[in-house]
Amino acid sequence: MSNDAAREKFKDYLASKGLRMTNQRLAIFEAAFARKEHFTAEELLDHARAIDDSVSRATVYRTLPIMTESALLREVDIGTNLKYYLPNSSNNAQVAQVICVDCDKIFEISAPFMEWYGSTVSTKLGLTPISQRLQVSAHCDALKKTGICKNHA
Amino acid sequence: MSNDAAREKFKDYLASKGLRMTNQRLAIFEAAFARKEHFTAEELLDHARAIDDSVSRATVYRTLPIMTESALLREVDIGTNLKYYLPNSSNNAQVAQVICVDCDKIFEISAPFMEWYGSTVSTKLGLTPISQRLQVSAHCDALKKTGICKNHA
DNA sequence: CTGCCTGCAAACTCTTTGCACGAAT
DNA sequence: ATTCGTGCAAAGAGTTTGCAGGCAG
Repeated sequence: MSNDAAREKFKDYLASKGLRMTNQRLAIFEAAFARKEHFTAEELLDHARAIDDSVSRATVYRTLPIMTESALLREVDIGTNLKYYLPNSSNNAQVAQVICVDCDKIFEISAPFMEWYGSTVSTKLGLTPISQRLQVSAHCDALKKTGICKNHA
Repeated sequence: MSNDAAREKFKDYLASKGLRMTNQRLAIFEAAFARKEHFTAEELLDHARAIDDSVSRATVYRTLPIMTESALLREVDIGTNLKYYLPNSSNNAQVAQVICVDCDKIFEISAPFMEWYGSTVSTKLGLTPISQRLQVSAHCDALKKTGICKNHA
């Protein structure tokens, strides 16, 4: 999905909920979709302020749920205090994460069997699956050898 | 592993680190191993205080890492603010969780393929796997039909 | 005008930490 | 004595929220 298409989707979603497209929300959207990597709320605030310096932390925190509910962003919880976010390019959440614990880089890996697993296991328990996540924590081999984590920003 | 064996393991672990077995640590241990379900730090504090009312919140929070490092407890992060803990009966962490979002009940399901997946995927990225987790969030079917989540405590 | 939106700062939740006293070896 | 352990209360991190004013339709 192109950024233009995503922006339209955002506007449509807001309209469908009786919400308004404001300069602040637009700045947050643009900042989010300019990111190439996973980002945190605080990083998003910095980048949104570079576009519109009137954006406040509160508005970022109020806008993030709107963007995840509308599937524009995907929330990635890797078990740290911080939540990470990522523009949701596909509508398919069948993705696993590999997290380098040395530099916190997050790799996204397709894992189509996850959905099958989730529904098989849920059904046995009398439950209806909503979502599933598969995450691998790992050390960087290069770090051990050279003292430098090759994934570092 | 019986509770007696676990208690010995706890003592041995403390001794190996030059730490002491105190009444408070023992109360926390007993409270943890009397639980049948996953528990939070706060719940553990309540139960430990029922055994020894001198146990403080700080000591619980200082003891939990010791018990997880020694593999007596397993930490389960389901993406909420709260961390859950569970006595670690096996030494094998190849377990997935199915979480009922209606009542927060956590089911533990064996998933031996996780380790294979983790190492396959990590190796391709030049990483050495440390751990993996697989979690399925689901709704309770009974709740939808009868208004009561059958898993509720 | 009506009602959504905003920034600010305070509040909140869970967890960690500095401190001085207390206990074990 | 020395080292480790403790409770208390304050601090910390990340996030949420009450409020009074602002802007859109």
